[in-house]
Amino acid sequence: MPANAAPRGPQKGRTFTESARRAQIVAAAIAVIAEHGYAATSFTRIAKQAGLSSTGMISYHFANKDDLIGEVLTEATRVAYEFIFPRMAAATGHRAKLRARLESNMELVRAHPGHVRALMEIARNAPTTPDFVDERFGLFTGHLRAGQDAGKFGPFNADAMAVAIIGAIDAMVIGLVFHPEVDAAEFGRELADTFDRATRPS
Amino acid sequence: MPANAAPRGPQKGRTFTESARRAQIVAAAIAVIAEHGYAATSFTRIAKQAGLSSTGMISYHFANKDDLIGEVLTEATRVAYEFIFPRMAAATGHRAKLRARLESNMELVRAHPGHVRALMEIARNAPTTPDFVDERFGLFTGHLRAGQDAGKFGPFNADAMAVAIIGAIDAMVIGLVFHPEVDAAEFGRELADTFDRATRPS
Amino acid sequence: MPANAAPRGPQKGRTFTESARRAQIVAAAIAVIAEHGYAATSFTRIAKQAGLSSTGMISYHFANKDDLIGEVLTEATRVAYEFIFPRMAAATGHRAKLRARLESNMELVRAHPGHVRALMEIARNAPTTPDFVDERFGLFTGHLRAGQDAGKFGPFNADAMAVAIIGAIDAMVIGLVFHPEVDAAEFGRELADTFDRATRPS
Amino acid sequence: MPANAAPRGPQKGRTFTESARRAQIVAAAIAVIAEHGYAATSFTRIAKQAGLSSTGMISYHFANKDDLIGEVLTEATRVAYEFIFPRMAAATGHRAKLRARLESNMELVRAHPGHVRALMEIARNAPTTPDFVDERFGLFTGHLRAGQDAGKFGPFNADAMAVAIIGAIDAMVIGLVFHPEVDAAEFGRELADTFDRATRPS
DNA sequence: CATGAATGAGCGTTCATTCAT
DNA sequence: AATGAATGAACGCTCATTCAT
Repeated sequence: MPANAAPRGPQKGRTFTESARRAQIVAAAIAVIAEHGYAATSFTRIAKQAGLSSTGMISYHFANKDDLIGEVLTEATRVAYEFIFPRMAAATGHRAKLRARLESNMELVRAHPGHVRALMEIARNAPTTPDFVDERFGLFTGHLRAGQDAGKFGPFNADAMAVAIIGAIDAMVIGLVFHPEVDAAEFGRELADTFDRATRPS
Repeated sequence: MPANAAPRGPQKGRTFTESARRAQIVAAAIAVIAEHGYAATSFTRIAKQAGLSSTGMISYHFANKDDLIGEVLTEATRVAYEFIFPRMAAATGHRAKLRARLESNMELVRAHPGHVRALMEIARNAPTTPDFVDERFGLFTGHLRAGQDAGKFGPFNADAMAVAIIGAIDAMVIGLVFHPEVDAAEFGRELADTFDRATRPS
Repeated sequence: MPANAAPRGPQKGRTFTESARRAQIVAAAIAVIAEHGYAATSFTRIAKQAGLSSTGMISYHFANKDDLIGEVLTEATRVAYEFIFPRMAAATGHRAKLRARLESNMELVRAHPGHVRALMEIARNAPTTPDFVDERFGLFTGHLRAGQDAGKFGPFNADAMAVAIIGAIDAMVIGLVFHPEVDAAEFGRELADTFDRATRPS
Repeated sequence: MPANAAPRGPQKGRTFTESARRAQIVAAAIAVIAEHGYAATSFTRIAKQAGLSSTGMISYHFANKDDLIGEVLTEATRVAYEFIFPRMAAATGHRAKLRARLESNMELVRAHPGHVRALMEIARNAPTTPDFVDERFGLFTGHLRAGQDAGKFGPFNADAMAVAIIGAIDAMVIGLVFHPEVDAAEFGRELADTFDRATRPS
């Protein structure tokens, strides 16, 4: 049983309509968060965006606000993963993969601005730190340490470097979101260059 | 002198008690923001933290919530500035100053955790982006370009680098705040090393 | 259909219970305004009068205070119109119609004291002057000018006369409301006589 | 001892400064009421208008809000009386005096708009009906009955006529206040003509 | 499966008034 | 004679959540 099950909705399997409704609500939530920010996102606004007549509908399909936000996070993360993963997979070697990670992340901002904005908003404002934050940290430290073991990266503290990279990614993502005129690909390359130099073996 | 004055309190000069009360409320607000986050910070909570009997008290001393938050920002910024500035001033050269900036910022987290956390919370969640965000960006790009002109930094895009540095600083600050067991000085040095390599002339 | 809809209640059509609740709240509001005056009318008092547990209930059914007051105005105006209109329609000629208007208005005070008092209170105290105030002025000046053109009224300034008539009506209405012992029909006739003489052609 | 004495201020006689302060506050209150309306008139606004640093000052000199409003009423009534009385006194006969009363009242609107506006605002919005309302009613019925006894007025119901006249006056005053472009003298003559015809003996 | 209705705590803010100094 | 500080109730309004139907 998933942790985020609706209390009165179907407990185990979801029917087709049930899933469709949830998806519809999640999409509306992403749109609202992207447009108005996390703080200004209420069930009322989401219901309006989704064309629902009452907020009761949302509470019926999601156990509570955290449940809905979790689902939004899952969906947005999925979209991001599906964009970034193949680009990383196509690159060879630890250094190239890191570069692919950073560059594709910046391209993602232009490809799916709503999902990215929602992801950022939730990561920064949600009361409980979502799991994907730690997950992402683990992925980066793993990659960095593996590269160090392979002699491709220098002898830096991998935890500190992971934090720096993640922070830089997020800050640049936000910058790009709020400045649509900036060349995302160029800034992506700059970011990749920056950490390419920073992680280079001496 | 701030433009925002208390609605019924003394308009021009502040009496001793007035200033003391304001300081007390600002301190309480910092504590609440640091502990519960910006979104969960209400006049009710601040009043309770400050030992005041009602929220009317706060409204008496501050024109509105923005006024109070502005004062919190001023105070927290002041503390941060007074900590970081002398350490930067003591360093010589563009590279050393950048290093001093990064290292002292991490030390600041341990010296004034509440102020730092409050600063982060407000910067990320406040409805109106506070001035110091843009200010900080301008300071970094200025420093980086000056260093480039002096031949001390490489030919990177200064805007992109500034975003990366600021993002890395903030992410690490938050990481340190939530992980008191981490050696802030060490992480500060790692961060400084990271951007020392990243900005090195080729 | 009114432009102002409840924020979370049904947007387009109203269900039966919805309409019933709105009517109940409007009735309670009329009662409160009539008894305590516009300035002392709060959601809290209206909720108490209506037997509702909280003011949130009112906000659920009405977008805001203006929306509720607007509905009260609509209802009270409707009652007044339905009382006065047939009596005017039954009269023949400009002079007789004016008399019917004045007399029936005074009878209305005894038939629907609450609605009349509420109407007066809102007209005088509401932040935004309701449309019906200007509307009434227009109706009177129109009637007076038409009568002058037909040679039934004298050559007075129709605007000034309309103001005088409306002011006299309202003052007498209030007087009757606060003095239930007064014979409304007699005062209505006196008022009609007064303006019959005042508007007579020389 | 006057009914409206300050609780801690001088009980019997007023010192010079005391009286000056009261007058200053009353003047400020008139200005505020005239500009913002009764409902939007608070001690805070009055204090600001008067250049006082706190509302405590007002509470010190006046027992409560009613006390202050009463004083405002007294002052505004005095001004109105001093304007209207000599003009009535200069007229001879009941009919001429009535005409002088109505015409001078309209001229008063242009001569002392602030005082008139304050008077109207208080009369309509104050929680307790001020004495001067009944007083004015008494003056009118007295004059009308005296004129009837002298055979100068017709056999109308004096109470009803007084109500009509007072209502017409107030409505026209308000109209003039909100429409500065209207010729007050002309409308005053029209109003006088209206009630001259209405009160004429048959 | 879905809904409309209701709930009640909480929000920031304003207010007239009190009172020690 | 005056003041700055404090009070606490009340305001309109929003919110996530509940629940009978």
